[in-house]
Amino acid sequence: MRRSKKERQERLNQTIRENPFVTDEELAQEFGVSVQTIRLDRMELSIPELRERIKYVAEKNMQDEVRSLPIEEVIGDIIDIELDKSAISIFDVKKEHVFKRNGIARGHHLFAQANSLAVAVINDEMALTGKADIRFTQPVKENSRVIAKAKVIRSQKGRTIVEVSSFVGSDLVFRGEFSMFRAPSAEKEEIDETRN
Amino acid sequence: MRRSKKERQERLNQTIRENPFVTDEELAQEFGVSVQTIRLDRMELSIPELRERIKYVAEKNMQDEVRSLPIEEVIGDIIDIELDKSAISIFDVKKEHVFKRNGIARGHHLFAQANSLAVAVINDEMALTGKADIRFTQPVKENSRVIAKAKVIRSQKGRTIVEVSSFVGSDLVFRGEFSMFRAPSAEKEEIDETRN
DNA sequence: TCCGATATTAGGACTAGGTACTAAAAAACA
DNA sequence: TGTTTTTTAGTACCTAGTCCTAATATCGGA
Repeated sequence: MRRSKKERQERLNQTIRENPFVTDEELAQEFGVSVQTIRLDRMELSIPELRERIKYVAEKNMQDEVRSLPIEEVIGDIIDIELDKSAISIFDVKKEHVFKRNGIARGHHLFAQANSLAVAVINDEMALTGKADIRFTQPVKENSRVIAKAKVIRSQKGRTIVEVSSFVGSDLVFRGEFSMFRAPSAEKEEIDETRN
Repeated sequence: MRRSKKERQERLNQTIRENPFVTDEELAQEFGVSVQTIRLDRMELSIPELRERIKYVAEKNMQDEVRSLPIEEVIGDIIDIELDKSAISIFDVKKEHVFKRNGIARGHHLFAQANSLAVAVINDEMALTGKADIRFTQPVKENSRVIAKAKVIRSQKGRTIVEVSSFVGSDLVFRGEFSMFRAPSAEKEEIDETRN
């Protein structure tokens, strides 16, 4: 026994967490014990076998991939929409949205939610943001749920003013007035069929 | 032969790309051929076996994890900075930044670059955006390189005005005036040691 | 120092999801 | 029809395990 079972198991746990791609064989060598001991340890700690671990990491990746695309398309989930009138979306602030130093949401995420909603509410093929006057009225912390409400203020020949107010609970955290225009429909590029 | 080897192999390729977690057994059933045929197909198409595929996806994930954080932290690459005076960053517009419909960059990416730069230029522990007045003066297309220039206009007791102008070539595409304040340093939360 | 408990190691049988190879059967074509 | 291509079948082997039994080691206390 090198330094008691307990210590080995703790280090084992950490080692695997750091590098999930390590085999029992390699672990046995690293800790100077037999493969069987490693297997017993894994059982006691309920750490799955290598292949399961790899699979888990891979699956997590796939989930992220499908998750990140729609998030890119529309930031936040639209829960209600009345075209050319109003729309509501929710956006959950996770750790990837905040400054690491203080846990406050980075401004551009709140902007993205609001801007995205302003685009979505417009009942037209294309909408582009022309101007925006925005205010971050209160810092938003990690794990908050931000509710953005967009309202179309007026609309006249290709220009639409949308006002978006975002709340956490009953606190106003963001307000913006977006001046959108229905895009000059810039020449659409051919879809490149040569790429994979 | 269901519809020639070629067609099966094409569909095989696509199926695996869509779901890398599929076994030869399952593929054989889906295409109504034997497992051996599937294996031959995989060889001819040099598609690795299930475990290799899963491993690849998992590894990609690990790479992304270390890569995605810094990218999240500063949008665009800062190429020059003089704290409390000015800063310049470049941001390449890729296909994930544009509207699929017309290839025009989504506003919030330009905003993110500018806002990010405004935060970076401030020589203080924390900076938060309070207000912003922004203008998208020209649509930016895929594959453009956007150069953002930030200039500190004035600074007085915890409030700093930063002006950011972004260009594609010599064309002004975005302009914003950001009113930043040095954060009220919202109470830092304990790091939750209970979670895994 | 011996006893019993705990910890470790060894070994065998079995598993999934393959590779690599040989050989035979089936289908396509000319 | 014969030849070529394609498909299938079967064997031995591999990795990285599981599950189980049995034999040793090692430790701590009476």
